[in-house]
Amino acid sequence: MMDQVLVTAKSRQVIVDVDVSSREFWTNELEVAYDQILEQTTQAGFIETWLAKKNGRQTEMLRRNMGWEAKPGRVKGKKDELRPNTDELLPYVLVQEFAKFKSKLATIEVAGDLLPPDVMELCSKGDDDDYDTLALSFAIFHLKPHELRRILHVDKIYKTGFARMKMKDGPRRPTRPLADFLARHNVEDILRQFDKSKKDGRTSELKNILHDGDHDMVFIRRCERPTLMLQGHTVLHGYRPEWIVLIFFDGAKRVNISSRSVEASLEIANQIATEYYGTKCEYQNENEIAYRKQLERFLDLLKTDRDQQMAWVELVMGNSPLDGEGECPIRLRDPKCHSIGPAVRHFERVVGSLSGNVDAIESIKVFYAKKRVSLIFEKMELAEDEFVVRYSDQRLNPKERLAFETYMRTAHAIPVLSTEKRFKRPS
DNA sequence: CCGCGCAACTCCATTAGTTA
DNA sequence: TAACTAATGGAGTTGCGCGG
Repeated sequence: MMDQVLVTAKSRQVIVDVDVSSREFWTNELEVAYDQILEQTTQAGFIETWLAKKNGRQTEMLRRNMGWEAKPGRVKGKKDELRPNTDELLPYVLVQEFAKFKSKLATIEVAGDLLPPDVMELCSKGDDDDYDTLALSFAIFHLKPHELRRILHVDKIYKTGFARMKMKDGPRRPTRPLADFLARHNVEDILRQFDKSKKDGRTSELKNILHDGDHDMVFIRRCERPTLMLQGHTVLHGYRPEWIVLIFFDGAKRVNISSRSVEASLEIANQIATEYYGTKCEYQNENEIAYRKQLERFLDLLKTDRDQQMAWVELVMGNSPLDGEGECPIRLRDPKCHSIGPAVRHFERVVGSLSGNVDAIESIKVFYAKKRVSLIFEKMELAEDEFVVRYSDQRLNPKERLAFETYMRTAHAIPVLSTEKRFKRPS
């Protein structure tokens, strides 16, 4: 069962070569405020102050990139050597700006695919898979500068949830591999057609296509809602950008969608599938059923702290067994990571059943992988005992998502899907 | 044509999580 | 630990259909 995409990024880059020293590259591809940063660097003493804040690993990487032999010794001395080379250092100010707030794991993953082991070793912070991400970014910039884009793209995967969609009908799978079809010009044609059909002047731009094992990932940046911004005293009218990430697998029988828009991203995915299959294709939200008894058993284990991997930390109910004219919604929560199991049992002794009433539960949160993860039990219409269990997958990184889903399936026989959904609004 | 009620959408404050 | 981003949930706003 393939529910979750793990990005190990043994990918081949599809999209183009831009001039990596250009304003266009930094501004448009890496989304760095090029002009503002360069402006700052003109202040007296800027680069000296900047350099002073770099640590040993970062300093050594800068030396290495400038072609000097590795040498042991004091960081201060190395910085003295570097300081006169202002022009060569300046691009690294931009690299640092780019690397800021990128997911650490995403950076490490991309670096692991691009950098030779000895360079990785230089950036290692000791034993346990921890790296200096700025040093890694410096190394990537030196070796394959255009690949910094991939960090931006993979970062999206780490930070957002994905709606799980599958194809409605079962058209016959084309013989041509999906990876072949997903060539730059094909996807760009589809986007152009899509934009044209919308007639709202908004544009989509294909930013990358990555292939990784059985996954094909398409990254699109698109105009979303209208907004204005100020440049000095001038108002610029434009659109807020949204990133649409489509991860196809199973020969496009399934797609995972990440986006801000609910409808546009789905339509684009539909279009790509339609073109690939040569017949009208539509995706729908995946529904995997869990049964009432299973959920009751799961809650019972949580309540008595018998689950090995997670603690129950929050419960929200639409109505409670408490007296009152209204429904008296309740919310039982531990703000940290302590189990509310004892509190639930106490409540049930004194007032009445909570965990037995799955229908009344709006959501619960569990503490898993040191993070608070929401779960909702979505009742299937027309089926008394059937639920779809959804969880906030964006809280977990891709490895943890896979582990969580596998654990829920094996330990509790409960399939879990993302809370993210995509659908067409009725017009 | 207007006002009401519902639902969808947007905004805002708070909170959670991540990085340096 | 502080600074910051992203997500969340609630409140407010808008839009639309329906009945008067």
